[in-house]
Amino acid sequence: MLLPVTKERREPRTRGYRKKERTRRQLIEAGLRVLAEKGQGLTVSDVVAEAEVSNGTFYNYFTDREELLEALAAQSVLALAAAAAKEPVEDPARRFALATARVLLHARADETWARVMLRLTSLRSRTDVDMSRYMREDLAEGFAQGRFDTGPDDAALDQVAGLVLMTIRRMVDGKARRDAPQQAVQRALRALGLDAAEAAELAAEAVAAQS
Amino acid sequence: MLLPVTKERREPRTRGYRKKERTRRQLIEAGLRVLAEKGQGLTVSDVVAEAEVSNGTFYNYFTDREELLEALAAQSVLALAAAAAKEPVEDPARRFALATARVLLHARADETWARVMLRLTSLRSRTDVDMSRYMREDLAEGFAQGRFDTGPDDAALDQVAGLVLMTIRRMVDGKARRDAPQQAVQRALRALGLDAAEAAELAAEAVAAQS
DNA sequence: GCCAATAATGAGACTAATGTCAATATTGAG
DNA sequence: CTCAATATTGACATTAGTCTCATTATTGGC
Repeated sequence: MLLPVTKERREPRTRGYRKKERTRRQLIEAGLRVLAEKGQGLTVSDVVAEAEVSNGTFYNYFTDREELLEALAAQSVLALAAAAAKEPVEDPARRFALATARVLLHARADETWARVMLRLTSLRSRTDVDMSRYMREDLAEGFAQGRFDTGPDDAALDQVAGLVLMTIRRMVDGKARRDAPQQAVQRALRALGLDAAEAAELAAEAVAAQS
Repeated sequence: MLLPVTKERREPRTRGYRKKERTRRQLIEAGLRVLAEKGQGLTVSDVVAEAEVSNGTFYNYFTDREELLEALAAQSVLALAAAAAKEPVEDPARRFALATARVLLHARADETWARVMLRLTSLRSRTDVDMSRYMREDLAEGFAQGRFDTGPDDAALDQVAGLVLMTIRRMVDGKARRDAPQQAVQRALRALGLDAAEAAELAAEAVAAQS
């Protein structure tokens, strides 16, 4: 069946789509700032004040407070996934170092995101974010290739994820040394079985690789 | 100057002191359960319902919700301090293993406490709890005596505290293997520089030592 | 620029929580 | 057992938050 050859406009659909997108972005960004500041107990009132829109506008975008929280968690996970994205690097150890360094440097660069991650990771919940999901694959491959002496078992994941989270926390607190990300990557590599010299080398390289 | 020889009753002071103590304990314990369940957004209404006292009674004990949260944090820190208390053991590595094992086993035995710790450790705040405070001393001594190859620097503390917290989290989630505490202690010891064999031995011993 | 479609507004109904207090019940020393 | 001291109660005033909706303002395709 031949389709009629029309313009086939995909995007617009509605009249005010431009403003709609802008307002939604405002609400999400304001929501992230408020979540970073106040935690999951944030109020709709806080968010609309921060976003500088009226109370009623909020409910044009989210059915309730809970739906906003889900959107914020989704948004943050997206940022995490982007930061931890696999690079086309052969050696799994090097790849793991790069991903970990990128997550830590991203946390330093975007404090709001970092605070949100800490808020969402505090305890199991529907809006939880699990760092270790993004490590499992690299760990498994590194183990298979004999680069790591430990598989992607719970204890190893806990150790690395815990180290990353505590490092982020320390950075957010303003108590981290300048080289905290590099130290953390180095310790993570050692925990996975690399010897001290190689861990130091890969960590330095990984941090340096982020322009 | 001679003191008059009187009974010198220290404790009672007021009429209803017995009931007072009991009610306070009820409120604290109810508060811990609610905090474990609902987090820092807990309401006074929740707590008094859980404690089975009237709303007004709450305000005989705490000026406001915030003061309860502080009391709960203090209570939890006390339990942590007790669990992490130094044993009269010479070797700092062994002592550290014992304290860490005791904290983890305590978390397993008292799930409410474990959940509260996770809630209070999520992010810096007035009601925050910092695990690493309780490790610093052992780490410093272990390093001084050449047992650990790392001092009580931030990165080491982050690594060990992160591992302990993630392990507690996994236990609370019901996703931990039976040997999670022992694994965690072993990994912590290795992170501090002990070789694999000794770390395994000390970890096994430390976990076994808790009747 | 027009104007139908669409988004934004904010007053207000409703709900839930906080903190107060006069009245009532309980405690325990003598 | 008595009763003054003390603790408990729950109704209530207040505050804060959520969500709705009739009205007003804005958008953007033509």
